[in-house]
Amino acid sequence: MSHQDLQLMSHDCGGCPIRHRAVCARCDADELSRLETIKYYRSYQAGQTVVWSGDRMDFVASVVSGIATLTQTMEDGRRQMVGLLLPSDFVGRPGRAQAAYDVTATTDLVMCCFRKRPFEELMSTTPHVAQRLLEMTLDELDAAREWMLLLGRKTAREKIASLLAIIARRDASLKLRSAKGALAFDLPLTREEMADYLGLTLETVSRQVSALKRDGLIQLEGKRHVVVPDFDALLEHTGDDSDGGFLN
Amino acid sequence: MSHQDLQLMSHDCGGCPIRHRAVCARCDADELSRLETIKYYRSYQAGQTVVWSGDRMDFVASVVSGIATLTQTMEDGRRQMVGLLLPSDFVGRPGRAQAAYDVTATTDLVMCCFRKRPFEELMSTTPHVAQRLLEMTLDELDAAREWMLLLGRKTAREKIASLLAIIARRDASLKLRSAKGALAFDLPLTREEMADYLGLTLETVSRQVSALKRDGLIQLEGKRHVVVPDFDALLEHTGDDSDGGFLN
DNA sequence: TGTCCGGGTTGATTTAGGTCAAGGCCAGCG
DNA sequence: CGCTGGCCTTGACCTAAATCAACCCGGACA
Repeated sequence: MSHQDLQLMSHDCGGCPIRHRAVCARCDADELSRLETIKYYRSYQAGQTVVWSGDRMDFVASVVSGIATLTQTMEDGRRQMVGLLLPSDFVGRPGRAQAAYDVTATTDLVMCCFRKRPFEELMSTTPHVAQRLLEMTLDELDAAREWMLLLGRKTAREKIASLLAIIARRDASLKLRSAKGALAFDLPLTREEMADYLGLTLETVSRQVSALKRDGLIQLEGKRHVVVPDFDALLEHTGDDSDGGFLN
Repeated sequence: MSHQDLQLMSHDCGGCPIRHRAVCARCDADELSRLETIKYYRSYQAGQTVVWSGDRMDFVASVVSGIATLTQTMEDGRRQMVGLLLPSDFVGRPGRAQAAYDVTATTDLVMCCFRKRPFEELMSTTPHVAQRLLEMTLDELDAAREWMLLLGRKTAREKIASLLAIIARRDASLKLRSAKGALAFDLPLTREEMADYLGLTLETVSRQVSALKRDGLIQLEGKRHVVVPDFDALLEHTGDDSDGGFLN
């Protein structure tokens, strides 16, 4: 099932995004009514923690609006972000009782939650739900592996350029696909969160953002709003094979 | 389904590991015969490439014996390993025509392959195959995220200690669970491959291995055989929360 | 039996990014 | 208003790991 199909589904049916965007491929009436009975919404304010690593987590969920992060922390406080959840992304692992990561709302956040036990039952009786979830998990795994290349081998500058490209891309795919050329978006992360994403310190992030600005690859309006005059030029500084980036 | 169940299955039925270890939860006769018709074995010599990133890949497979790696390479030659495949691990993505990574045999390797198209059909008709695959993919995702913490935030010494612990653990779980205490295994990777795993240079790997040896945390017999006199002591140098490590 | 070659070690030096420290900017609030 | 506290920037300095280079070791092979 393609992304376009999902978009269509969510348009045709409206309502809960997990049902249409994240999990349900075919709008089966019986299944929908079953989903309905186990679902509920939860809201969090920017900065609030959804669950701490190790806490009991008796639901799975999809992000409706806002942004959440998954982070791992070492005893001495070193932190690494390991997941960035945008609207329509899925959190939670069927078959695991405890959260493996800290889940934090970095902006105001609304999630559509499903009680875990019944969700697992639904999964085992409706094959395409498991299949859709598999597909999403494989996508996440690919993203994680891309991220590993970034963490292990890219320079600070390449890391920043890559992050900006990733955000620009995801942002653009949420809006209408904008006319090629100038591209603008708000950074959903603080410098410190960017650092945790990239395996850098916040000072290095700040310096490299300034450097990209000095070199004309980006413009800043305030500290958060970024304008990318030439997306391809930015991509050339990510270290990635250039495939235009909007494909795939 | 637990790992123990899988071990039992593979013992009860013998034969193809994907059928018993990797995918099949219940030994359904019909399903087995269907699997039989689409499966074949392939062998590779140490150093051979199984597929190049971007190549057409019309099968999925599980490792029967030997070790394979997934790596990503940048145009200028920087390399990052993003997957390490030991016996019973699964390769290949249902629903993707091209390989996303280079797959390389680092030792002599035997894989049990399934033609992709019929495998996908099997998946869509037998729900527990998709479910088992989902479970495996989620495990891989967890491993990838652990790996991200390592790449982004650990020191060279912690990286080496972590890698040794990972290999020791996986090695021990393949053999009988050895009596606690001294633990010994062969490194399946060259220094360079270790470097690609850890996001370091091979010189740094060599130096840190020497340092761990100097500090008595490991002993070396030749360049490849490692003896760990006190596993817990090693774990304390990984930077990870200590939970003994054999749990989970 | 020499020599070649791939893997591994170790040393000297350089450098990218971390650390520490001082300020700047601005929104919220007494 | 002026103060406070987050967030961000910039500078000076330091250090972990990269780079460059020499060499070692053991197995294959002529």
